[in-house]
Amino acid sequence: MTISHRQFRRGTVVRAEHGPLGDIMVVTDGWLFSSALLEDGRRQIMRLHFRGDLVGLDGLAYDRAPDTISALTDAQVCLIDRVALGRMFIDHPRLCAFLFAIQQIDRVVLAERLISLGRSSAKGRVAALLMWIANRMQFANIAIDGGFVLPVTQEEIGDLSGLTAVHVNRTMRALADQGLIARSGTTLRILDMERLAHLANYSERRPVLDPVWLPLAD
Amino acid sequence: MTISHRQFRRGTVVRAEHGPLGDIMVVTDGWLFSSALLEDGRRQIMRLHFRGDLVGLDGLAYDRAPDTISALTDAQVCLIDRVALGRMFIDHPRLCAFLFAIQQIDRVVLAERLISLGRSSAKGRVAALLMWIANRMQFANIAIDGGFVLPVTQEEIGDLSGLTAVHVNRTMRALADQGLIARSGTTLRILDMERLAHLANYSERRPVLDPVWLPLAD
DNA sequence: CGGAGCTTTGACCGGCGTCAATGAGAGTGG
DNA sequence: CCACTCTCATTGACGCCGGTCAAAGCTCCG
Repeated sequence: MTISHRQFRRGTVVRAEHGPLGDIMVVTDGWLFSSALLEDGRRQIMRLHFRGDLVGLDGLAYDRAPDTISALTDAQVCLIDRVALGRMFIDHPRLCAFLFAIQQIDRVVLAERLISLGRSSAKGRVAALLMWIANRMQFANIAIDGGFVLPVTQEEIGDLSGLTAVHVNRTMRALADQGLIARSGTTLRILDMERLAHLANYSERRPVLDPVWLPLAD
Repeated sequence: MTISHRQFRRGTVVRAEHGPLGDIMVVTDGWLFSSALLEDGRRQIMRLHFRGDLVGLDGLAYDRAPDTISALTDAQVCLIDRVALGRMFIDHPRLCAFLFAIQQIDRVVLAERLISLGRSSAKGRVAALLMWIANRMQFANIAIDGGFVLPVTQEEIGDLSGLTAVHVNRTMRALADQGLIARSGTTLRILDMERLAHLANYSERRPVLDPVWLPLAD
């Protein structure tokens, strides 16, 4: 399998909704996101894709892209050959089972976001979003305690959380006034993770990626 | 693989959040749903599980149940042995790839619901929900044109769409007043599928479950 | 006949959207 | 070094959609 990379500039469309599928990719640097446009021009961002995330798998079940994938920051991806992936299903069942389990985690994360959009106030939604991002950064071994750069505009936070940019601004100001977060420029610092998690209705999940249910192969 | 079935009465909990995982199942009759409770007592229903749906797969990646699964109607499921599923990954890679593709569809459906909760008005949310259910029933070869029984209370519609039961009532009344649907008892009839789809921001997706990307095995 | 569960309706209110204006940087060219 | 512009953040005024509270109907069932 030859490995090829591609670069995308911030704001670039990687794959457009209803268009051709494009490749399956792994994010090797930067952030991508999947979004959909409504006909009145509003946008909803469904997922953020961080370094290491597998992107574009929905191409395995559709013939047109079900959503738009764009680069949130300058980003680099590594292309994955579809047929090579297919071969993996045959040659490496354990790896395939591992992928399958990862899909479940992805789905649970989506479900959590659904809960947040369906049942939380603006504060709760933004808090949940920040917790989600903070967790992913910690997972990527990026220290958070001293603050971190949020490469996301307030408009994008709105599109992620189902709010307007204006109200995101007011909400983040409220969170800061309450001493939960501190902002300076694009740097954000979480001051009270516990209360923020509570606001977000956040509950710790423990993924277990060891497929004990899979018989030893070979 | 021995096949065992279980019955659940309407309202029964099949598997409780944070509790043990329980089995992987296929719904053979009735409807199930996955939901989460917030600490203020509100509830969000993430998914409906119809006949033929594979349920409980998240057990492959967690050691505690990430959400609650309950019976929406009296229901019957067929239990699937975890290890037998594991063996399938090794013995039947094409079937495994098929499952993988189905997971993608599931995720796209979740993403559509996320869009709806994030960016639609009450009318749009309820319309999207009705479109979703109607489609699943058509997919199961149940005729819809003459109306069909909706085994869902308005409170449950609220928990599905992120609204209160009271507002669901007003919203459905409005949809009926506009001539989009007709209701009598638990029977619902879609009078103007086109306008309803438009309200719901519904767009037809064409799943392609033929894994052409998978090399021929064996 | 009585109760339980669900639906329906009204009155009122608050959170969030909308519209509009201003401020604050960052980059660019003169 | 200074206009100029473009993007993004911020703030205020105001209105509406959907939540809240409360009270009645309706249907089914024992």
